[in-house]
Amino acid sequence: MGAQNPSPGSPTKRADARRNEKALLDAAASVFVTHGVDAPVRRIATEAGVGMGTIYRHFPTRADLVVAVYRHQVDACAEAGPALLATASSPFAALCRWVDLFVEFLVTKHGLPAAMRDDPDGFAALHALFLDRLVPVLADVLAAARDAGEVTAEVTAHQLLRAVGDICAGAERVDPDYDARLTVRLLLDGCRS
Amino acid sequence: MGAQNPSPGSPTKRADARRNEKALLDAAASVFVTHGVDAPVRRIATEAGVGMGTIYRHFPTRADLVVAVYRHQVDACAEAGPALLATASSPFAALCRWVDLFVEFLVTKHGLPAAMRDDPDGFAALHALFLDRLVPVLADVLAAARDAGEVTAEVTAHQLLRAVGDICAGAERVDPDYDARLTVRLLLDGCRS
DNA sequence: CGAATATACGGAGCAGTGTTCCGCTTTGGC
DNA sequence: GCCAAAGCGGAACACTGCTCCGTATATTCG
Repeated sequence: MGAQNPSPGSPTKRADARRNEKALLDAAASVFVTHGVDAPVRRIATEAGVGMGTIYRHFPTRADLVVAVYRHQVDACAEAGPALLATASSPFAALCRWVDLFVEFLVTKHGLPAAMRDDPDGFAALHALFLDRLVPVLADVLAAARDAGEVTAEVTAHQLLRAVGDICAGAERVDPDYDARLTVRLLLDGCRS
Repeated sequence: MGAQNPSPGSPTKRADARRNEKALLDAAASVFVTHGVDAPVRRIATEAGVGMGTIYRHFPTRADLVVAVYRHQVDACAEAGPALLATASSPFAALCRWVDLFVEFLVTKHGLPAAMRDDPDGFAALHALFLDRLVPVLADVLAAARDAGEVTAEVTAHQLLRAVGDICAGAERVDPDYDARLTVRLLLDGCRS
């Protein structure tokens, strides 16, 4: 969204505003880990030592806060794509490893996939981030695997990414008899045949 | 009026209690269709013309109401299994068709898969219903396909059922670029190889 | 340095949930 | 018709997300 540039029209932010924004990001990251991304807004505000008004002024929607907290992790995931393609034993192996990476990211964010699934409008910013950063990377890996003849199914990167996201959304419940990674693996296998 | 029908489970309920229970079931079925299974409890109570106390007395948890409303549909899905095995061109074809049936059931229940996914404890009764009625059926179909050499992947009926459920849970959001049935199809394809 | 002003803060308050509790009503055996 | 028990209704409570506005403070300017 809006990168803050000290341009003539937009004066610099007040020091306390900057400080509070940082405190909110730290508090949110901490609370997200301990209580999931669905944690009450009040709790995050309290943790950061600010009032309700402050949190909503800095992050009008919960998704804005979530995006701010996780953006760099999404970037890291996106940037790993080309490296995997270069080092893996085959494009399909790279595809599997990259998807693994994505799964790892998702399942460690308690409630994030479910939240995105349940409130797509509210999390439009996060969806956009995923679409902008991850879909192109996955599309490249997928295309490489297809060129190598390892993938024949007619499936788009978008479709695949969302399928994996949905599977992970359901995998947050602990259940010794269910393994989301196996499901994902079967799905990938289904793409070759 | 002496004991009407001392059927097991309902010793002798008062007439108004029986009437209200039926009204609640009808109202819930109607509201679930129009507003999803997450519809406010108040709305269902109002629709049925009863008070808050009444709904909670008859159905202590929302899941109890959901189970009561959908039980016969789950039964129908379960009973379709053997018939499909007998008529389909191959066990794998029967597997695909049965899963299709299950998908059809899920996606027409706005919010049901997601609700089950998000509140597993509250919906324990529904999970139990699924496990009791559907897993054995799917296990039979799966075993038949395996015996025919059409399925080689080591996947349990439970795992497969839940995977499909999770995929459908994410498919409720309308999105022209995403097709849950294709994802399910790829997953099934991944089970042969 | 001190005042003026825009900026930002805090939290009370509103609205919408689920859930409980208890006084009142209705039912059905006598 | 009487009356205990079964059942009912909805007010009330707890907990959410989110908004609004009086107050406090950082920054600027004389």
